[in-house]
Amino acid sequence: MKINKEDITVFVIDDEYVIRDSLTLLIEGTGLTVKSFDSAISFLDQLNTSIPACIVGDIRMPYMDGLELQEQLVIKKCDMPIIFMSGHADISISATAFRAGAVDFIEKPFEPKFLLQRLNECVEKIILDWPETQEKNRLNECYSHLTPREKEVFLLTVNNHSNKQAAKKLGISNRTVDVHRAHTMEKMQADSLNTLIIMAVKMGLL
Amino acid sequence: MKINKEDITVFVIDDEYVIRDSLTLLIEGTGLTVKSFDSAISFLDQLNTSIPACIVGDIRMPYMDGLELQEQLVIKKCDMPIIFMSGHADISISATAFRAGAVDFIEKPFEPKFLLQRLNECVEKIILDWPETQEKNRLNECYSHLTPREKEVFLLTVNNHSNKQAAKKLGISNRTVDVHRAHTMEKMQADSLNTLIIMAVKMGLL
DNA sequence: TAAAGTATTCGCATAATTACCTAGGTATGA
DNA sequence: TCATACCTAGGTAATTATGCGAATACTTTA
Repeated sequence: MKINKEDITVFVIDDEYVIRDSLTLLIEGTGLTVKSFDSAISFLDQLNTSIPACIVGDIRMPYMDGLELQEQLVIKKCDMPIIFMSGHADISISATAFRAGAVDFIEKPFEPKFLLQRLNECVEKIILDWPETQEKNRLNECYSHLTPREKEVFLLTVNNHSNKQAAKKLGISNRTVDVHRAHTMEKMQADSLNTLIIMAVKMGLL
Repeated sequence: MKINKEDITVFVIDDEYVIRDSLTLLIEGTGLTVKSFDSAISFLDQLNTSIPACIVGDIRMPYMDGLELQEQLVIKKCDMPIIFMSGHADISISATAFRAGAVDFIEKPFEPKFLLQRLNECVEKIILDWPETQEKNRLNECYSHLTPREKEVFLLTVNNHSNKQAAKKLGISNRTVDVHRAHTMEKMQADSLNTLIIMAVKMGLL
């Protein structure tokens, strides 16, 4: 499922309303959707991790700074790319941000064009990665609907156990394992064992 | 195949011999092996991409600077991690380096302890990733020994074709596909179809 | 040039796996 | 208590995989 620039939301987070407003105008001018927040906390409150989006935020903010925001996103398993801005440039801080996964770091003040160019690179990457991201989301959604026993069977299956071996390991009949696996494949919408294994790999289970 | 700190080489690249020598002493003191170079060019000349190593280098050097070195490594498909140092700190340059894949960026002058700590993080990651890196190398080696037909069968197999389907697609009997696949599995040292698929994923074929 | 080796191709028979139909026992919650 | 979901299992038919044997063509080497 491909997406376009128009489908991407840019979350602008800055405690200064002047910056928020001008950034919003600037970015909206390129066709992107913008939602702005005056703090990382209010942003996190409404966070929906399942839409294609990225963040443009100040690294230095009251209550919760950019690095703390990053930590929260990691905790929420949200890999939304972040572009940081900072008026108090410091290599040490920028290095920390990058090591924590920031995709870019821009010094204030900056040329509008400069930000737009960086933002565009980021957006292009989101568009490119989105199909895979979606697939992962779908797989995890399917996986969450498996019963505990089905998950056990699933893991044994993709870890190279024939149903007979799995049955022995679980102490149940091989027929029962078949049933669980059949259910698993149905729920995961896998048309074959191979597909199931590939799914497991994509979900990081292998 | 696990490795230890002692198995890792740190390539120190700096045009100032004072820095090279003091860094060498400093880093060797932690048990790591150090090889130093006065330019990126002399480093690239002797580069062996198949050993566990990382680079500690100045970003600003005559002839070839750190960013160009990074480009060269990408061209050589060498993913050796780089820690940059710079005495002329500039967020813009550090951001460029990070976006190009640098793992760290340190401002000169720095506390020896500071560098060692960052270097250690880097080394720990290398140790952690090494088994997987080795496995990838092994798989690619095995894969290169497959005959053209075997590669075809391999790709069809891991892409969810039963041997019957693959046979139809290739216009040959299903028995022949079986033979090719058996050979493939032997050459790849895969004990099952599952393993073969996992290998394909690891090699980035899926 | 002849021999050796490798790659590619199959058939047949057997073993293993999977699909499908059916169905009972056990929790958990409305 | 009834409904729902989960775990369990046997038997048979169909599909698939595997082991053994062997022919043809092309490349390399002695």
